[in-house]
Amino acid sequence: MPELPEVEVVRRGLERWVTGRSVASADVLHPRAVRRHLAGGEDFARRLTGLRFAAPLRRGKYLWLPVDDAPFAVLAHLGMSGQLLVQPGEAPDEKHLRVRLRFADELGTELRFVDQRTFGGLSLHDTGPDGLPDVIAHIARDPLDPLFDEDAFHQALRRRRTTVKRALLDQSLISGVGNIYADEALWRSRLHYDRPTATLTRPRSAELLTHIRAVMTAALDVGGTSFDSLYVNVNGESGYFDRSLDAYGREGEPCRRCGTPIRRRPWMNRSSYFCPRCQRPPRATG
DNA sequence: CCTAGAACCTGCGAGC
DNA sequence: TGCTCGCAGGTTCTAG
Repeated sequence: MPELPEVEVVRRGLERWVTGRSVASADVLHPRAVRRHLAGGEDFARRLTGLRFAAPLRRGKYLWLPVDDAPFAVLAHLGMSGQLLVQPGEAPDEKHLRVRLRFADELGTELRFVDQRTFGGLSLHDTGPDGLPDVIAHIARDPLDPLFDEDAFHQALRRRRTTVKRALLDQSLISGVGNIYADEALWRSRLHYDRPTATLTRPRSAELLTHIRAVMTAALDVGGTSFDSLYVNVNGESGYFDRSLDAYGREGEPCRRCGTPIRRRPWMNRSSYFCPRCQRPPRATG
């Protein structure tokens, strides 16, 4: 389940293994993987051929490969199960291989987009003056972006008539946070997921943001140790998930602060994990 | 404009 | 053994 830290690990891998390489050919093996490329898979493959990639960039869960000296970029989103792999050309195709890019050099490796559930995909888009692909102009800066506007974030929370976890997952307010890191940050902040955002004081929202950054940085430190290899890989199964989660996936296990069993609640067609003692639900208001 | 909820997709494991 | 069903959840679209 790639969220910001996992996508950043992939970006670093691409930076090392793909920057500066030119595309010799592109194969689209599943049309759904390029559905955001509205002109279709054939157009995608034809336009990519011959392009040379600059260093990859990321905002939230999106990453993109800008094209050298041209105002467009190959945009990637991993969805739920997407992977970008740099593989030897002779490696057997993965079961869920969706797109293959071969390069015009002698390194012998190719870039593969593999995605079991095809929520993710690749597409080619124009980039604006800021270098951002046009279709993600609505995605907010993420909490690790030096230009993230903390004051604007707080004001937006105060203005919204919604609850705090909904707000954290709203990529137009803050990007890169998914279900896992939302639950982790709320646990660290002792906030219940149904707390109305309008009730958050400035110190509380600042504390929440600090915890979001801390949990993401911790995950990045773990996941980031594996990027220095031939294979650019992401699958959400980094060591961080085995050892370090405090709330997510821990139903029935003791809260690491107070020992109360962690609870799971159905929430928005998914789950929220929380400590019923540390994270008290808000009082119902009329 | 704002917010809530459904749809998209496939593999896996539990239960019968 | 083999079937059904719930679950995983980021993004986009639609309804209200």
